Amino acid sequence: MTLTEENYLKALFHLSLENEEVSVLDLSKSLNIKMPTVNSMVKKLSSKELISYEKYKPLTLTQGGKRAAGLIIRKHRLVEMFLVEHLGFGWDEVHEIAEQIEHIKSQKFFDRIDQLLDFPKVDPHGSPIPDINGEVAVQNYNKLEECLVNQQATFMSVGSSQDSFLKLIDKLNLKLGDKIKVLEIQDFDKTMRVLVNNNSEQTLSQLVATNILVKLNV
Amino acid sequence: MTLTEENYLKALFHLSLENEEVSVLDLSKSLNIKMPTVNSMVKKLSSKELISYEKYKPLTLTQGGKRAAGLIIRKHRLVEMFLVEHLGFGWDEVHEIAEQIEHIKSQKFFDRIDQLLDFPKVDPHGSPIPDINGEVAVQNYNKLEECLVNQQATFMSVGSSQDSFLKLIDKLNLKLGDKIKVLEIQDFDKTMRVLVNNNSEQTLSQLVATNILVKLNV
DNA sequence: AATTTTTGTTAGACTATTCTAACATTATAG
DNA sequence: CTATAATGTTAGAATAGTCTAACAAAAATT
Repeated sequence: MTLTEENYLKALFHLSLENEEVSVLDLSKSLNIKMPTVNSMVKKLSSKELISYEKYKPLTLTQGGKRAAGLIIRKHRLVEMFLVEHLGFGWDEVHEIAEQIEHIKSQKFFDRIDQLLDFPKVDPHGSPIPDINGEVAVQNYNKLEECLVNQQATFMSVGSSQDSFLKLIDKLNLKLGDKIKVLEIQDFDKTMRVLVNNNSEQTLSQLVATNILVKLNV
Repeated sequence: MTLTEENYLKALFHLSLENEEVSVLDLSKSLNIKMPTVNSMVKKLSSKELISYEKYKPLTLTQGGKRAAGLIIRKHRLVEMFLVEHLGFGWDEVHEIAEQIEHIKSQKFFDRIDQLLDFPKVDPHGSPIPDINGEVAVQNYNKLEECLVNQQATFMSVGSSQDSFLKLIDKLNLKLGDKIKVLEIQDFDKTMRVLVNNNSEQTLSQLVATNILVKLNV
């Protein structure tokens, strides 16, 4: 499988998680590649039985396509973890590098990285690392946005890996595992005031709260 | 610079170290790419001022080409070192993986690897790691082949990174840094009997002895 | 020096991935 | 339920890197 094909599968995989149906246009936007190009690549991947494709119908991954995509994402997230844990990178810096290293052809290389990291289950952004068969554990976290006043929760994962978002979270001094208590929600714009680890108060816009994924503390 | 261009520069760099003059055919053989393809790529790299090219003349790297090649080799050797030191790979397994990772676009990634390794000067095969400007330190080691009986020497580097050669060296229980004393040389085929670290005797063919690079102990 | 061999070059074609332009279908909105 | 907008498809061209076939120059051999 080529690097390009891998990127198409990965993108479709991510889009399929986020949306009910994925169109050629969605894939085109996500990859930043024009529709006709995507169209022909989708046909090619369809002929390889990695994507199910019918004209004018939404795109889906086949069983094999899902597995292949899962395995690439596994590599990506293992590498991200390695970059943070062993090379001292910030969680906002690792995506681009992992994007390249994920395509290295060497099962053993990734196995050794996995071992070195002691078989981590999540990456630095709290996203699950697919297993050796490309299976991704389902995470059912809540968006902090949906919490009510007085709700207590634990910061488990981020909903966006955008550089600017991650940098903001850093600046707010928020880290995965932190305890968050909702103090107040503005009626007007849903801005939240929260208490972090029972000691620092922060104000979060709705957009930020949407991308903070938490486990509710009952 | 593309991955392909980088591979051409690297190959020319290595060939230039081994031979007085490097022809298009040499480069073609070394890359396993047909002559016409090499010819056109050489022209392209010449237009980028990385290779000096005149029709029917031997190929040379420009100053810039040498630097670029040196930097790629630096990345390659740092990665090899990392794979051996931190991921437990054997020295016969690392070339292929390093061949891929050397093309990763991230100065910082390699800087961090360098730091993690505590700024090594040689790779697992004893080859020098070029500095941050792509400069390669000249090693003037001798071939064990050229040593006379009773000569004592230290195993510093290998002249070949071929898998089968490295595996053989492993099997002979030879490691970089070992003390070697020449006990006997067969007149007929130049086969050598040597004493390693004053304790184990080994018999080495001329071809093997040629690829064992040593520092003479006076 | 003439011929043959080796090496180098040119021309033209192929594949993968991308694009733009034109056209087709489906969805949306009066 | 048509008209328009949005989405999808086809056709054809561009680029990078590769190839084969044919020709050209240089080197080696007789």
